Amino acid sequence: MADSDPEQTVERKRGSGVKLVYDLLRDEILDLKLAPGSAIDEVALAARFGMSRTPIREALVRLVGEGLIETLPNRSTMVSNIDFLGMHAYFDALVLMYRVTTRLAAQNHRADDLVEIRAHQAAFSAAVRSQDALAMIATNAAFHSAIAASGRNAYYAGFFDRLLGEGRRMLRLYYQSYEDRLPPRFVDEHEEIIAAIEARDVAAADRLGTAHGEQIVEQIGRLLTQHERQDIEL
Amino acid sequence: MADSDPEQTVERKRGSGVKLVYDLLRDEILDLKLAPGSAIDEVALAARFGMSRTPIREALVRLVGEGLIETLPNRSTMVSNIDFLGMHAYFDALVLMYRVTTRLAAQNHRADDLVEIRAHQAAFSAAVRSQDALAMIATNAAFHSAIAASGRNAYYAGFFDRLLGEGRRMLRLYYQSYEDRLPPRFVDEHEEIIAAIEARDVAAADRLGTAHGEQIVEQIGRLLTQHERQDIEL
DNA sequence: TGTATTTTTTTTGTCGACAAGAAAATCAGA
DNA sequence: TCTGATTTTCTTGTCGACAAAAAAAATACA
Repeated sequence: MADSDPEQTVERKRGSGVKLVYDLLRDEILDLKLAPGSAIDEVALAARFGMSRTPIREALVRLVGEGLIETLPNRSTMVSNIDFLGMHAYFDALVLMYRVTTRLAAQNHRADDLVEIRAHQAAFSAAVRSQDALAMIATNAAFHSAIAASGRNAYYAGFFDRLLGEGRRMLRLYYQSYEDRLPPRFVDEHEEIIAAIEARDVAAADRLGTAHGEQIVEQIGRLLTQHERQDIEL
Repeated sequence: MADSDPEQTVERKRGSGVKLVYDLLRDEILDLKLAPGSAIDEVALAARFGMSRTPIREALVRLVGEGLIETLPNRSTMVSNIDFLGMHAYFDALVLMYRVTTRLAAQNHRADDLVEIRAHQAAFSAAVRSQDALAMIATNAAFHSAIAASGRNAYYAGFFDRLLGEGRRMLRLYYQSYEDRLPPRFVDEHEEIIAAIEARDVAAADRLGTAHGEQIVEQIGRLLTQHERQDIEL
């Protein structure tokens, strides 16, 4: 491990340290640069970022709150393992949130929400064209997160964001299943969703959001040996 | 303010301090013993609990993560205000979670889950009989939380628990609206829900969970001047 | 050689102290 | 008396150091 990586030896603004560490660590975990189960050393991080253990610790506490890292009392701090057993539960929740947030967006969105949503869709489309799986995950999440925000329900939006974040690692598996073959269908589906939202067609948004989410479940279902779906029939 | 309240001057086990402070502070916030908007003083807490600011700080960071307290950079830490504007959003989410968790419980519960659920129901029934609003809120939350847990979806259960916690302050308003008149109807509805779960009648559980939740919305709707409901039609 | 016990090492949890930022208080000048 | 600058105060953010807990290593003994 190269400790010739001072990262940031410059003067930082008071209070910016925790956010710096938190953001970077979170990204490294979600992008699997830090493997699930790998140990986290506070002093190493402190040295790496050129700061005391205190702000490092605060960042870690926050990450624990999000379930991204786990701590055994007095012993070891490690990156949380991916819960493959709870995978179907995860995708159940994800599909429902896809659906609910899309639906609410059709009801409550404002005009300027659409320009932001379209911007994210453009970024997603670009990621698909360039076959960049990591970028696809990120931009897809941003797209749906923007839709959720336009639905004006902070509780759904917060839960959804959390799911998208926590699932970034699982979603890699999903995107890997497409390997080199790109799914341009998703780009089209996003366009349909945007149209339904703009037309304030709640029923269509509901249907499209559900279908969009269920595609993921089906694809994952092909990956997992057995897979119990639980539909919320509408 | 009486600083003749050493609370705990005894030797504590290493690592137990944060949990102590976290639990107590959380309860005090949710029970409105600490008023929304009131300031939180780290040094005062440190003195009160007879410990350094470090563990206090960690507990506060955790509470910030749950949205129960807010911090202005470099200045003041305070109990979060209740978001009355987002109230309809809150109850929308709550109703949906009532429904989804009850439904899943009917599908996935195990035999021993029922004894725990029934125990919580007994406690709730007792709280209703003794007209203890605070106990009613707590036992009702525990009842539904147990149902959610028996549904075997950690994501829904976690989100639901968070809603129940965050809403404990709002729910007070709801229970206050019944003032002295007790709602024994809720006890009966709980019984029906238990029966539906035990019979694994998913449709009935779905219907009962929804209806149970919507009662709250209607009651709150009588309290709020205007109130936009958004149904997820089934 | 294998096992129980002691010692060392490693990592976390806690502490007291200090510095930075921002608000409150004080002061100066008209 | 009012207004703007300056000082003080108060709270937070960060630091380095130390103690406790647990694992790892070393040792003793059969």
